[in-house]
Amino acid sequence: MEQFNELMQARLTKRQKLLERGIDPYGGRFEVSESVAEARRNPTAEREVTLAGRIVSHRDMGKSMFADLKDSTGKIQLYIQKKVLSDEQFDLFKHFVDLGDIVGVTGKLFVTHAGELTVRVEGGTLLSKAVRPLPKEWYGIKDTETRLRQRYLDLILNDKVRETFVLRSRVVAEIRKFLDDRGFMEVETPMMQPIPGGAAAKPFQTHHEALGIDLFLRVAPELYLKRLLVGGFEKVYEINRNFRNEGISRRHNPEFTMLEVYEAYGNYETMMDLVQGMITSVADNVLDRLVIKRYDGAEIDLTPPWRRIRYRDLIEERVGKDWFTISAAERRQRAIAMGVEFPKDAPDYEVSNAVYEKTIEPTLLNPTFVTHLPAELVVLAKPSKEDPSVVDVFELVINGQEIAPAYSELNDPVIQRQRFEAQAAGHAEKLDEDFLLALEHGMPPAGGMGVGIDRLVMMLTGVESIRDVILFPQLRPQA
RNA sequence: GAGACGGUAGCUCAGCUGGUAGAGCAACGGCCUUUUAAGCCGUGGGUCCUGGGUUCGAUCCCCAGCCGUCUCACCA
Repeated sequence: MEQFNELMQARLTKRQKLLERGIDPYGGRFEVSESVAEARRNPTAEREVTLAGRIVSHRDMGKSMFADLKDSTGKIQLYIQKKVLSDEQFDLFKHFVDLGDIVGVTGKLFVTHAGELTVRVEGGTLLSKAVRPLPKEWYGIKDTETRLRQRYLDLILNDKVRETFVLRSRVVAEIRKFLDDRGFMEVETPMMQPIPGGAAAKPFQTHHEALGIDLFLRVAPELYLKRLLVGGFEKVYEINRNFRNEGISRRHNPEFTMLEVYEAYGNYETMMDLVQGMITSVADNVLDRLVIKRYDGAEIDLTPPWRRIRYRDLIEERVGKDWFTISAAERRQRAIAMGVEFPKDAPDYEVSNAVYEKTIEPTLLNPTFVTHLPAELVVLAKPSKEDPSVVDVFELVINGQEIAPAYSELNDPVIQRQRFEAQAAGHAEKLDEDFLLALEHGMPPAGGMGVGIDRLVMMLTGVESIRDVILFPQLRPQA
């Protein structure tokens, strides 16, 4: 049971009194002449403007008062004078408009002695009476839980947060534009899949009543996008959510946004050019710069060309030229000595990979294409012609995180079936026969790539947590 | 899943060795017509996360739980 506290009661009383006076405290259509930002861009003295927004602070001086009005584009000061307004209107502002209320005002622009562009209010309307108090803007809200559970308050009070999400939207728009300009077509493929494929992550399960079947929220769109390559769409992409039923951390949210791109007749190298062009162009157009300052002061330089290095070479460079010539037992010992942990029964390639993931990847701040990973690590990629123990792939690492993996996609249906069978380890029901059927009809050789949009935005905005770039990150429901 | 830390007014926080709570801002009532983190005077506002325990007495100590933050684990 919600206790109506005193603060709320005072506001509810005001709401009631307004209704009794025949004033609707919740307004209706209100036509503004411009946004706050537009008003600021044309600060001609005595120009009349009509603006709408939320009152985020106010300073009552008796027969006059100042208030700050905030809309989606910015903030502007209002000057409300008794001598300018009718008694009724002045009374409305003085006694009925509170912090957090949404109002519409008309008045003329002027600049105060303190140099602040201000609207001398000549008339106003209450458009929404907030019956809960808004924290005073200066103090804001800091409690992470409140910020996330009541993101709207976070957005009202914390400009940085608002800017991050505006920027995210522009990043996604730029990515679409970049791909559309190059002849890629955006498509949508199933979120609910009978067999979750394209990644080895744990899926969420659901049930379709009418069909009487279990379905899984997708962990990746890959296998459906490849069906489209079979179908003759040669350049396709999808920007949409993936769902993985795994831990939540600074870098993981159960649902996250992924861009997947496929280009027929391309390979992992054409994907390198594409992603390098795409990310630098996005940074250039959205941020207007290629060097990004991170939350901890570290810098990320996106200036191309980006470093390309083979997985083996990178490991040798970092942990010793002899890493791959010593015995597997010695590798284990050295890895343990470095403080790297892995399961006791981990195969040799996983020991090296643990060393890569724990000690090398986090140090790669500037963009690095790590290429030619061991075939065991990647089941959907083509083996390399000169060395079949590795695959034609890259992992693009920026900001110490994997931002984009890309492959020369495996299109031999016989090898693909073998890899799936090895992976399914006897669980025939996990084999996506429908996908294999499509591959058997012939898929063109292709380059394919996934780009983690959340992590890309984290990198571009220099924030520390994935929750800073997802509007409503997953939280435990409130008790 | 494990560990560390935390949960006190609408917001931001303080609260000693155990004696049933404080500040600033916000709110309410005053004064003040170019202020801007406005100021001054006054008033009201608390399930100190929840439940047990110890104690004459618990916001404080102990136990359990809930929730959160961080780290680790999991994570193509």
